Amino acid sequence: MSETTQTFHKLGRLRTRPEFLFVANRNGRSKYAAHPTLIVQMRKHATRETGINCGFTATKKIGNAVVRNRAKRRLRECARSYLSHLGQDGHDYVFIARQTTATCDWQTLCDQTQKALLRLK
RNA sequence: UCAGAGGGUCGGGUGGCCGCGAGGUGCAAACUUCGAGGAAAGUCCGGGCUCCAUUGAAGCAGGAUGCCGGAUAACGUCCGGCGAGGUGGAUGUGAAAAUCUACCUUAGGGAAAGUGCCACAGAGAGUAGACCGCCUUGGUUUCAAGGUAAGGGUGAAAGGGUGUGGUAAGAGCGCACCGCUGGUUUGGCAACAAAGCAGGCAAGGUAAACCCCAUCCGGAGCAAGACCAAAUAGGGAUGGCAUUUGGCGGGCUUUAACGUCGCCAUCCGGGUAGGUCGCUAAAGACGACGGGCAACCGCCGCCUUAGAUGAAUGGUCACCGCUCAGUAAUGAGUACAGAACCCGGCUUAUAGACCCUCUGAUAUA
RNA sequence: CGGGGUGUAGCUCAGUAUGGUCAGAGUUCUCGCCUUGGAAGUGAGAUGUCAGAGGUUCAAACCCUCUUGCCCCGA
Repeated sequence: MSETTQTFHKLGRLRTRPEFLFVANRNGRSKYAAHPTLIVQMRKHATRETGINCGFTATKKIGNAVVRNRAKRRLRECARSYLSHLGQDGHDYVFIARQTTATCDWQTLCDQTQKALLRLK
């Protein structure tokens, strides 16, 4: 545990629209894994070699502001739990919420996050 | 006790583990305090605040409001009253009308300032009108001329209503009551109400049709705006002189004042990415007392209560509440919904719980 | 956050300036005729809570108010 905390003091965040589009670009070297409760996109960062950045997205289609906020919070909690030891160094991740993200069982959301991260590794 | 209507209040709690944002202390590690709503929503109104150089005066255009009085910073909001309409009850009656009372609703100025519209049907739809009917005269079989708005029929609406006199038949043609209009008196701050007088039936509906009248409104909005500042383009800022004429500068016009377009001197910055401020203590919340029918106001005490910017305020587990189902064990559900400059309202969404008032049913006394 | 537009047959749209006869056109669909059969043509028919609710009016797709869906624009 101490090694992981040494390597990743804090997860960086994707903030601007170009960063999200860079990770989502299918023509480049991005990968993605889709599950019923969430979608994870990953791409190696252009210049930086170490550190992990992540971003969270919830579209208007999945519900009103309360549902979208809840979905993003749950995704953020999943990322905090698993990304530090399952994520690859020097890559960026984007978590996309689906309609079941806010309402589904917490354990299934954790399982599917783990599966998605392992598949992308 | 149950059901319904109206109004008001609240709208889960405790703990463990792991986290987030802001403030404070600290060199740091860390510790500590605080951290969504009644609608934060829709953006439908009204303000504060900021900029538009100045936002002065008059008018036009445009928009909004619209019974009266009050509250308020202001409002299209709120409170009280008036008129109108509806429902229930009582009096009243053969039945009604009418009167009184309780509750609810109400965008409710002006239709004798003017214009427009009133389809279809109907004889006639707004300076009335003769289809049937009724009456008179002529002819006397059909019918023709005239009078007539009582009756029929059409229509959402047929040009006061009921009764009586009158008449060839009728008609406000006369009269009584009701309605209407005008002015008077009384009550009321007023809207308006009541009383009695006069007129003599003219004046249909529609202004959420144009319009008229009264009152109010400059525009844009925190992505306003101010400051620090990579890049890029071009000059920019300050001071002095001149400011006669002219041009430009509010949605438009006129007018008043002003700014700028000119010359000279001095100085060096400029402001996009990014960052900082604006940014939360305010028409503030709570409680007592006093004034007021009330909205609300005054005074005193006490408290400080989010401030993010791809956007914190959480995730998860356990227990307890509450509701429903079930004898029980137990199971299911626990709403609507997330601040983005800040206030006052309106509208819309909302599981469930509690309180007050009224109505009905049942039970008991 | 602020500003604007729009919703009518399964689809694409008229009709709303001035409320009434009027809810209509093209396309689609159904059934005939034509053809050996199909397409095209031709004749007849079907299809609507005028986005929802309330109000004004004798009368509302149209006027007024509120709600809702979709689309566009500004930095």
